[in-house]
Amino acid sequence: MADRKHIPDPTLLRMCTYLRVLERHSGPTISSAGIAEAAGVNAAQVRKDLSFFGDFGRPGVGYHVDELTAGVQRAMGLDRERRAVIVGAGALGSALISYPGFQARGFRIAAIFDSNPAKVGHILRSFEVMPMSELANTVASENVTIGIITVPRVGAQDVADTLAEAGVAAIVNFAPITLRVPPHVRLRNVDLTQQLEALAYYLGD
Amino acid sequence: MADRKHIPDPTLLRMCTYLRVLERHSGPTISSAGIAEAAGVNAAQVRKDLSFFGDFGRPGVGYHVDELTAGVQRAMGLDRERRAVIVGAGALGSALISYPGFQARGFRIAAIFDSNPAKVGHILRSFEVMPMSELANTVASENVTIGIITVPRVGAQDVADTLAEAGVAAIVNFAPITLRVPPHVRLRNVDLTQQLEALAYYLGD
DNA sequence: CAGTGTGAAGCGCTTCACAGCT
DNA sequence: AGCTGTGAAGCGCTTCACACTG
Repeated sequence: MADRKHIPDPTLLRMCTYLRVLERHSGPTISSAGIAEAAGVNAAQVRKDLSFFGDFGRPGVGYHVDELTAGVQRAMGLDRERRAVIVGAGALGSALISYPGFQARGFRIAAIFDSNPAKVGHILRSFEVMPMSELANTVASENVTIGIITVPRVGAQDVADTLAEAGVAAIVNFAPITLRVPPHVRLRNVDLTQQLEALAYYLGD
Repeated sequence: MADRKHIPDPTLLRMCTYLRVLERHSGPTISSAGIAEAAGVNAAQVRKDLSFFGDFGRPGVGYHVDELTAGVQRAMGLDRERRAVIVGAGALGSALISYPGFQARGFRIAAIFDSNPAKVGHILRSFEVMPMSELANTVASENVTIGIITVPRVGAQDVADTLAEAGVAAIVNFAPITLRVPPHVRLRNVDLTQQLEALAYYLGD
């Protein structure tokens, strides 16, 4: 795939919301105002966001829902299956294995790994927990492009190194630490406490 | 508490990272460059962020770690315990009950609820799953200010309404839907698939 | 002299407003 | 007339640069 043109990160994140709105919308067409209303954003924002990916709309009519959905999914690279592995068979890891939202968007969990021998071999929602020694193999043979880190903070950097070495193209990190990864590996962090902390600032005594 | 002055949302989210850097730092002082390096941001950004909360630094020296930590925690309202309830005793809810990061920042889970009678009464990591009918009681008697929604999409708006009615001041929503809440209730959304989808745009074929 | 705090510049996202299409 | 796509304006966050301080 050629390098894709830059799209603002906030736009990419909003696309996810728009797709959900389209999914739940009944009727053949929808206007930017309709999407905006359901997504809780400005209508001009919706039109500008969508225009990054192509000219999907028809003046006077709006957007054809099926056409827009397909177009956006293709433009965002969501029209094919992506394989991911989860590293960390703790509570969070086992919650993510069966998270319905991943399947629905074409992300398929290929396997789950843990460095703790006591966990290896156990069955977690139909997945057998694999030892770290198998990671590189699985990534290569199962065509895995995404690594999801759900280990505690102390082990996270090692896991990131292992994943990068194994050849994943992207890492989603749930551990509360700033990871270093090679420049060709895309990294995104999800911090579960961040939102709570930001909230605390506005809460009363 | 009086209305607090506006602080940019990105700043509030970064504070969380800074606090972790301070926690792990050994030595009595640290410079903005040191924090920036560990947090992966610009040093000027760090100084500007911190200056929103007070003048903590000393020219030529840097920041006194203990003093800064305490100052930031107090300024952000993280120096006292906050009670939260989780609604949704599924995989995600049960992962969040025991999430160590919450405790570490003063967020205490008071109880977990579920509308499914089959789940009520079961013990989840030492918490007995409570029926929804108990929610308002618990919020009032346990001084709960935060509600965390981990139910599937279809039930989320009802849960948000119930939480708002019960009097929580803030809601953290993990369900993939745009919620409507009364203006006095602070709402933050955490979307687990968003990060993966945004990633997909940059992944190859 | 090392390092903070901050005015001002820079930059990018958001919103407006309207030409143009159906 | 209704609604999109978009140039331009608006606005806020980020970065720079430096006066100032211990």
